[in-house]
Amino acid sequence: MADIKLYFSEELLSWFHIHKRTLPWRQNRDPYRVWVSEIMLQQTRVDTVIPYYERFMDRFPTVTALAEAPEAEVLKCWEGLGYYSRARNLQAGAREVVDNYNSVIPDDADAVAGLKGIGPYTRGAVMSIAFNRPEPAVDGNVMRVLSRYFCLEDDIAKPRTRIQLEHLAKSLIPEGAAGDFNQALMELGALVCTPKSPGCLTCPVMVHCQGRLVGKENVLPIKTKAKPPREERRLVALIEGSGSNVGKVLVRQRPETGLLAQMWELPHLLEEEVVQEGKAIKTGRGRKKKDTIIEESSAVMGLSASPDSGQMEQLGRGLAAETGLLIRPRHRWMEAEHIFSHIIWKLDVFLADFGFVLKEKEIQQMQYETLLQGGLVAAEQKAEYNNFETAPDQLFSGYAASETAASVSGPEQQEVPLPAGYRWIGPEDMRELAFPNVFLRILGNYWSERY
DNA sequence: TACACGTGGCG
DNA sequence: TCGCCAAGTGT
Repeated sequence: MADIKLYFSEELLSWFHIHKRTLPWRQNRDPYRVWVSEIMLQQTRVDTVIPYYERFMDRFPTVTALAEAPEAEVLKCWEGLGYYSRARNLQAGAREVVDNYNSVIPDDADAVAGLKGIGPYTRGAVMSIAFNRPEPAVDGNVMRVLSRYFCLEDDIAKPRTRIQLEHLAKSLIPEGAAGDFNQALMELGALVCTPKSPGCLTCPVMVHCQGRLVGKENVLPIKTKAKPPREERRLVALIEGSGSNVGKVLVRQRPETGLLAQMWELPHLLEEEVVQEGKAIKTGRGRKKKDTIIEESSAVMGLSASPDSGQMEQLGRGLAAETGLLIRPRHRWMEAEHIFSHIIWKLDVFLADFGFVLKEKEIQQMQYETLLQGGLVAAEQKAEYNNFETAPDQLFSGYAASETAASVSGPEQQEVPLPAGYRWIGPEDMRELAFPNVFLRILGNYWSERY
């Protein structure tokens, strides 16, 4: 056993010296650079990380720079990378280093482990790569490589297995070469001992690989399957501004915690299921899965005749209840799908007009009459309009299509105070605000179609 | 322990 | 097409 372990460590290290890739975070051992790279690489491929890493280090070259930056800027730099709490935790960690360690990342495993966003793996990676301390850094690669080489059949999805493998990995670290050895282990997993069809024939430790000797290189490691993601159909409002907000759309910032925390998005809500005769039926129509733009022609039909009217009403009512604002979905515009690890979003995106809120009931009535007289509300849409009269809080909306707003006499349209977190933005504002990819795609479609 | 937490690439 | 999975952490 001792022979097999010694062989493994020595051969692997030799192999690494020859085959290690040139990567941006391997320019030097600056603990900050190592730290940032390790956070970005969590659950994320090398090729995906590289451009983000370059940009990030360019913008935040030091712990101090990161600590002092506005959080929104950090998030924007992370836009598209996913797992956004990593970015917030990283910055929180940077601030801890500035506040508690005189802006120097401590050469101390316990101190490093205490930083936000640093768990067992990252602690080991930073301590070994940056400080060459003999700490194990066990990630998915390492668990796979060790499971195969030592023919271990424990479920690597279980935390206990990771802890056992940490002890094993630590015992393999050659004297004075912790950083290189840990990286070699991961490099082998990434380049040779891959999840599917491992390249055993080019593997530097093949001859003593216990898993392969038993013919189990393709069944190891053992890993229980993850639960399949649940499906959510969501109604999205692409609300177009009028008056002083012409050319802009209404967006909002997500809550501080949870899914896509603090990212910006289009207003949307979970579609409620309609129950009919004992079985649940979605109000939406079955459609294609990927992003699909709905042609304008299909949307011009009368609202009451539209099969989408149920969804549009739900969207209008739901947003009114949530925000106090009234919007008027006009027609289904596109569909999009977004797959998280635990949720699948099926999005129905509706173009919508913004209805400004008036306070006095008489004014509401007067305005409504004005709109009717002006022929601005088609007869067939009247029923739809009336739906708004029973909206929560008895709010009633003037029809805020730009030409309508301009023609309404009597009480001036007031600047409607937006609820906290809501904002009108144009394309140029996308440079500052961080959006998750789904909404980047939708808004990208929108701006490109419009201009 | 189990789940929340993004996104893209690949066979 | 689709399931798997990638340098995990926090709760």
